[in-house]
Amino acid sequence: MSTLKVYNSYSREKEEFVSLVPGHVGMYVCGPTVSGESHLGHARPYVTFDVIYRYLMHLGYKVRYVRNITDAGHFEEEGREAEDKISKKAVIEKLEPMEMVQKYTNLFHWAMQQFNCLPPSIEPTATGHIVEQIGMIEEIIKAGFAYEVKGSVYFDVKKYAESHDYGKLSGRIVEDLLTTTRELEGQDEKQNKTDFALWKAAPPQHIMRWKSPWGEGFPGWHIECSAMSTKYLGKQFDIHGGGMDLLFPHHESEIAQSTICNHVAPVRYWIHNNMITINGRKMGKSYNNVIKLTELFSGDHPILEKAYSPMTVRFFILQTHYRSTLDFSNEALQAAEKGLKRLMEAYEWLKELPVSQLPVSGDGQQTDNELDERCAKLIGELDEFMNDDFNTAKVLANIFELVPVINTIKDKNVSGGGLSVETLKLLQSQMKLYVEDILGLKGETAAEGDKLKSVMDVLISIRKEARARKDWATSDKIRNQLAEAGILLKDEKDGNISWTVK
RNA sequence: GGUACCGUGGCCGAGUGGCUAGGCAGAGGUCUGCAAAACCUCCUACAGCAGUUCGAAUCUGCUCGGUACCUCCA
Repeated sequence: MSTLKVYNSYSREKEEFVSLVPGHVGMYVCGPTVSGESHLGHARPYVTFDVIYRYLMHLGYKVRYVRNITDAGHFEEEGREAEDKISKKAVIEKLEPMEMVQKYTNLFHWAMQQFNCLPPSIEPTATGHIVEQIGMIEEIIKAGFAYEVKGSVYFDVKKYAESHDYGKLSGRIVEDLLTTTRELEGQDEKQNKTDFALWKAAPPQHIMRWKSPWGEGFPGWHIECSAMSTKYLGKQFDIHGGGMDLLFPHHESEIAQSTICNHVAPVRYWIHNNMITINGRKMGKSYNNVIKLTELFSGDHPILEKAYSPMTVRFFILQTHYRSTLDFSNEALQAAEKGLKRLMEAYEWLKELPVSQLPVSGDGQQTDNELDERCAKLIGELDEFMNDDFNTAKVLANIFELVPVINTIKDKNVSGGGLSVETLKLLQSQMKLYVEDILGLKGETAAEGDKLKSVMDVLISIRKEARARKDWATSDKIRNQLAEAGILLKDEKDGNISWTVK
């Protein structure tokens, strides 16, 4: 079997993945800022890293997956009036800051559950780690790479760059940054434009504030991730993930902070997902094209022609490689919806097939060798594709090639449908592994109540009787009226009747 | 302005030198009381120009077009 290769944003190359501690992986992913509702764009990293998390576990690693909750807020515009994003909106909404934090944290967790994302091993909050952040800042000052001005502390990027390669991750040149960074007001506290805040003095109206050696204030944006990743994963850990837009300045600054404190590069593999765009533009507040997840699920947004289910969105995201941009459109989502439905119907049928009761090959079974080999090949390639930088798009392409094979077995009502029992068993087990365990897809109508099921059994049996005596009027009446109620009946080839809730 | 990246058939999207990606839509067919579904077949593209090569969507150069980051951002 091939070995796992991941694209490392730091080296800009695919590298063989070797964990620091054999059998274990430490993974840190930048989590949400809980000052508002999550939108479609936020779904991408969480789905992407959920699949990576699942796949690493499948490979046998014991993974510690840390994803933070940013509940302390940062400044809206660094250098200008430092305003805590969270406290600012809290005033508008007339909420206690922590009440709002709780509300959006709950909403975020709900959304993650909808997407069938596994919870991380540890989900630390920024406000819960003020002590660690202050400790780290003190160390950076002691090392001579930060300075205090009027109760605020800044990281000295220029000095750091003299002995370290600040800008390597994001492809930036410090000299250029020094000259081209935009002119912002109130930069006078900083020695250089490139410096970033580790701690900001809180103005009097600021609600969220903590005592520190430099007076009352709040932590800078980047320090929380450095503090929490170090605490839970160590001075050096395997994977750090997040959206590409976090490369600069967030992750670049994280490297600088952690390197000064821990004397080692903090991260071995940087993994960044690309953006979701709408009409070719990145989804973001400044573009006014944000679709919140609640709107996406309800269809209540001018851009949306209809509601899209969480699994449709998850599937939509996984059809594209995580490092490509993914363009949202109603057409694309509806295509994903239909494709997913076809996939899941075939898969759920296969899951119930009593493969283990079938006789082994050679017992009068006709095996189509060509088909058998093709299937075995398609199945075998799945690991290769995942090992090649988590290529879920290719995995899904192969799975879709297996769908007609499954449906043929179903239609012909043949035990093996030309496949050897060995291949059939492999097909069943690998489809479960990939569809459910690794890609994390699940049927959305599976959770129908037992009572509905028994009602449907009655209706279906009546309809079968009507059909047997060619009473098409009764037969059609049952089907049509159920269709109006949103339940679709399908007459299968073998005389069975299946149903799905629309 | 600086730095990256991208431009694939009606739509979405894999794919880094030669071999059908895949999904959705569309056309034809099989099956079926009808319908739906399913299955089979077809539609075979790579922004433009020039170059490297036996051979390029894939490498090089230029042109055009687009996006992202440089400020909070997934």
